[in-house]
Amino acid sequence: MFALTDAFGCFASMEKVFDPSIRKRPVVVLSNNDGCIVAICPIAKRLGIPKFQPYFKVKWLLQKHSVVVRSSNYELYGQLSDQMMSVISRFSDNTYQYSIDESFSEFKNYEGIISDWGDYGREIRRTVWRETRLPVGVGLGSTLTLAKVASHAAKKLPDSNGVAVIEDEHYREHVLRQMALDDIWGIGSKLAQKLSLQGLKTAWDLSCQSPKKIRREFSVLVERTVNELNGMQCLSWDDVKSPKKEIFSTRSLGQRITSCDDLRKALSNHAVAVCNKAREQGSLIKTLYMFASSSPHDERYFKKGITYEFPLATDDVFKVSAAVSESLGVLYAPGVPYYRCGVGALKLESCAFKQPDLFIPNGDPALMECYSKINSRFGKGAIQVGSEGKREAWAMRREFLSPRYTTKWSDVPIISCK
DNA sequence: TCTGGGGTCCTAGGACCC
DNA sequence: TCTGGGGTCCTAGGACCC
Repeated sequence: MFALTDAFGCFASMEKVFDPSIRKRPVVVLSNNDGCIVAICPIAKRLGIPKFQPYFKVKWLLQKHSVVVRSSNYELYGQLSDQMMSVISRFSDNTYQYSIDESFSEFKNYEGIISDWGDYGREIRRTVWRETRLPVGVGLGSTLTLAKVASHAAKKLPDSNGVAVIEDEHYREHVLRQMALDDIWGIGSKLAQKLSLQGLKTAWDLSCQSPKKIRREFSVLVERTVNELNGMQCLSWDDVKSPKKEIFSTRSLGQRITSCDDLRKALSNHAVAVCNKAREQGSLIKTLYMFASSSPHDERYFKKGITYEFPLATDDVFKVSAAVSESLGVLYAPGVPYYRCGVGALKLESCAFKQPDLFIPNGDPALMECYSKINSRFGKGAIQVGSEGKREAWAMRREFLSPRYTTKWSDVPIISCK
C-alpha cells in the first residue's frame, strides 16, 4: 500500500497558519515577481479563481470577491513544509518528499498490522492539522498512480472528507469514472486531447484500454499509466526517488537589468544554487548551461545561451561561479533589457565514482564541506561567494509579502496574556 | 507605468562520423 | 558514376508537473 499526502492549496493555506484573521477568507498566492497565481485556498477555489493566470489579468476578479492576495513567502513555506513532512514521516518507515507539499509513503512493512487504512489516513490528516494547522488530503492505493488518484478523490469527492482509500474494485471504478483524463498523473492536456479523439472521456475509459494498443499508439509511459490504474505496479519506489538528471535555477528579474556586472551577480547566484542542489543529491557537475534573455513579450526578443564543459566534474562553488564569469562575454550585449536568466547542470555524475586527474588541481574538498556546514547550520546564504553580490534591487518583486514568522526574529509572532 | 512562474524530462531533428 | 545505413551527440522546444 502507498499513500500520497498533500496540502490543500498549499501556499495559500500556509499563509493562514499564523494569520487566523484570514482563515475564513479567500486567499491566493502569487509566483515570483507577483507574476501569476500559483496557489488558491479552497474558499477561493469555490469562487472560481483560475490558477496560473497572470495576476494583472485577473486583478479585477480578485477585487470583486475581496480576495486576500499574497506574494510568495518562500522562507515561511520552506519551514512549514519541513514541519509537515516531519509529521508525515512518523507514520511510515519509508517516505519520500515528492514536492514542497506532497509526500509519498510506502507501507510494505505494515501489511497485516494496519487493519483499517481509512482510519490510518484520517489519523495522519488529524495529526498534521493538530501540529501544523495545515489541511491535508490523504490518498491510499496499491500503486503510486492509484495513490495519486485517491488523493485527487480525497480533495474532490464530497463524501471523502479528505481521505480516500482505493481498496476494492467497486470503489476504484467509482472514483475513476469521475476523474477527467488530464487529472491523471502523467496525462497532460495534449495527451488528454489525443485520447479524447479516440472517444475516451474519463480515467475509467483509459483504464479499460488494452495496454499493448496504448503502447503502440502512444508510448510506454502511457501504457505504464494504464497498468498502474489497474493496480499493476510499474512505477517502483526507486523511480520516484532517483537522483535528478538535470538541475536548473532560473528566474525572471524583479527589474530589467542592463549592466554586465548585475548580470554576472544574478547568474552567479543561480550557479551557486545549482551547485548546492547538486551537492545535496551527491552529484558532480560536468556540463553547465547558462542563459540570459529579454522578455519573450518584448518587440525584439533576445536570448543567448552557452554550455560550459568542466574538464573534471565538480561540486565546487568557486569553480562554478568562475565558469559564469568566463562565459559572460558571450551572454552579455550592451543595451539589452535583460528580463530572465538562469543556470542549469545538464550532465551530472555521481560523486561515488569521482575520477581524479593527475594534472588538474582538485580544489579543496575540506573547504567545500565547511562551506556546506556553515550554510546548513546558520541558514542558506550565511556564507556566500563574493561574486554573488548582496541582495540587489532587481532580485524579486514581492509587493504583498507576509511577515517571515518563522525565520526572522523581528517577525516572530508575539502572544500577549492579559 | 508596467506587468506573463519555475523545474525536470523527453523527443525530434540536425550535424557529424564511420 | 551514383547511391546508400546507422549510430552518437547536441540542441531546442515541447510536455508535464506543481
